[in-house]
Amino acid sequence: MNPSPEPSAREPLYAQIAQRLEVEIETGVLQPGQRVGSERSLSQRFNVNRQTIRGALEVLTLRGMLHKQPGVGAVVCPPRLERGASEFFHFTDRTHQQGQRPGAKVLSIETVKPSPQLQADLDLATASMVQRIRRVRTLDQVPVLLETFEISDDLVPGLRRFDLERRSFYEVLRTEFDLWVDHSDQSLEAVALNKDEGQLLGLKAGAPAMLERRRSFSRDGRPIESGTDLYRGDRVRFMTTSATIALDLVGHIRDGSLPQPLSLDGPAQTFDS
Amino acid sequence: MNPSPEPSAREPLYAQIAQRLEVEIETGVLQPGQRVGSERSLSQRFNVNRQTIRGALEVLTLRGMLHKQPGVGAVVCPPRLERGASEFFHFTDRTHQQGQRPGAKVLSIETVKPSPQLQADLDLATASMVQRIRRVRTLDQVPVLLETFEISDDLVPGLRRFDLERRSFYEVLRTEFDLWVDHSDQSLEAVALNKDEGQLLGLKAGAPAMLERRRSFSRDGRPIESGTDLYRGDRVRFMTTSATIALDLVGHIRDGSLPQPLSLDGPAQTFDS
DNA sequence: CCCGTAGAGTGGTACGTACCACTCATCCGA
DNA sequence: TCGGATGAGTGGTACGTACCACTCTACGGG
Repeated sequence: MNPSPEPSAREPLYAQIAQRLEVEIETGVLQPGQRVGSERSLSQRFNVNRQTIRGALEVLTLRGMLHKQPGVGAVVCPPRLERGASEFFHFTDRTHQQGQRPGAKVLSIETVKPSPQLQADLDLATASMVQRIRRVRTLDQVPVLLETFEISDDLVPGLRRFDLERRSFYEVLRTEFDLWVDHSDQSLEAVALNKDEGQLLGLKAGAPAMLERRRSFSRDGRPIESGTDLYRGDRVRFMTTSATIALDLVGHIRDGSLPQPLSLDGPAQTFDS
Repeated sequence: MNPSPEPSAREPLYAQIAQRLEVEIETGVLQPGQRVGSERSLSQRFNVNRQTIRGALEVLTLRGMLHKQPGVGAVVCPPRLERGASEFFHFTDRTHQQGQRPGAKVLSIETVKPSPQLQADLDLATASMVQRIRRVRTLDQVPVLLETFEISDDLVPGLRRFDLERRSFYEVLRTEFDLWVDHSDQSLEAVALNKDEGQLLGLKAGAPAMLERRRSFSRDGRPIESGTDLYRGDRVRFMTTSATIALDLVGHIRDGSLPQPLSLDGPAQTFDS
């Protein structure tokens, strides 16, 4: 493989090879269970060094498309849920794929004094204020998600100017403020909606919902944004591959920025039958 | 660094170096934000090739402990939630860490004919039966989790013999049947408990719960086990780092192996205010 | 006919070299 | 004093070589 056979924007060799192999897998030229060929034979086929092939295969292995075994070879894996899922979930992108019309309604944009917890979470200077944005997201006019973002006022001066009903929040952060979200910590809980939340989501109080708490970080680990999202339980399912999920067990976990839930849970009965 | 300075069970050099650097980070010798040193200087310090250092740094980078930037160097990242979380969640392990006493009660072990869906999910031969195990997991006597496993009868002959009240299911699969779970696809939904489920979990009907559906696979991609777990919403929180989570939007998603939910959701109101 | 062994082939590790694009601090000239 | 050029230093890529442990197969002896 020549250094630059096509005018491809100077993609590294190993990435080009990984992409070609990926195409062969996606198109079915290479079937699940089938060997991709040994590293040595591939290095001859593509006329590159074996280490370069190893780089290409490593890419595909990390994406879960290949499975390597010493003494045997590299085998194509059957497709998994959400292959190559180091990307972020974006509501708008996802929903477009499924042919549903997404919408958003901004409920409020407030400048508020952060709680001590939030101050610590966002690593704020003592005097900093935060912007709190609340939105309702809809699909085909049906409300599905109640969002609350909190972000340091210093990071997003003049945030109110921008159209958060038509644009993705992360897209605005990237484009207008050069804030690139790299990764995030998240937690998921099942909760019951209170009356207000239910009204906003088109459900009765007490209906089950998924509560997501999130903190987003830039590449160098500085916190960018903190969020609390409520998803309708009857319209949303979270999917994940290869359990990177951990469990947290606590007494009472719902507090702070959202109103208290209805007390649907009875007294803590013991279980013995 | 000599090939084997200590009698360490012939761990690769790059892994040994990664571990030593990890210790320096964990103990605070290297602080978050601090540089670990250039690859070239580290290769002198440890007296190994630069590529070997790159291998060590790659390990730590993939674990989210380091952040590398061309032209700058490798910097120690602030600790994230669930660092190095390519491991699986195990109820027993997790709970031990938090000093709570886990318990389990087997409700039933049945040999049943699989539904067509399950037959496809587990890639079963046409005549195969499945074992269905239902357990309640408790913490300090409080029921927290209602589990349902389904696994091909062929894979686990004589499963009933083993003590599933005191042993982890996956541990039994490994030890007794040489079945090693490598990865799994999972989905999470918020649902309302019905009367039976509520009784088993010590809650009223209608209380929110987290429904996890799961399929576990061996390294070569063959399905091992299918599971449906119900977690008490008021006792459990799922945590994850770096969104590998995707969203699935559907009309009605609860079906099949578990009873129907209460009809808490009202008529599908449109949202316009 | 069966079983164990030899050998070819595989991925994993480790060494070495070379060059590139990029960052950043320093220095020099306007 | 300011601003742009420069160069040392960084990680990224790509080549090459060598050896190891492991797997699988094919052959040959019992």
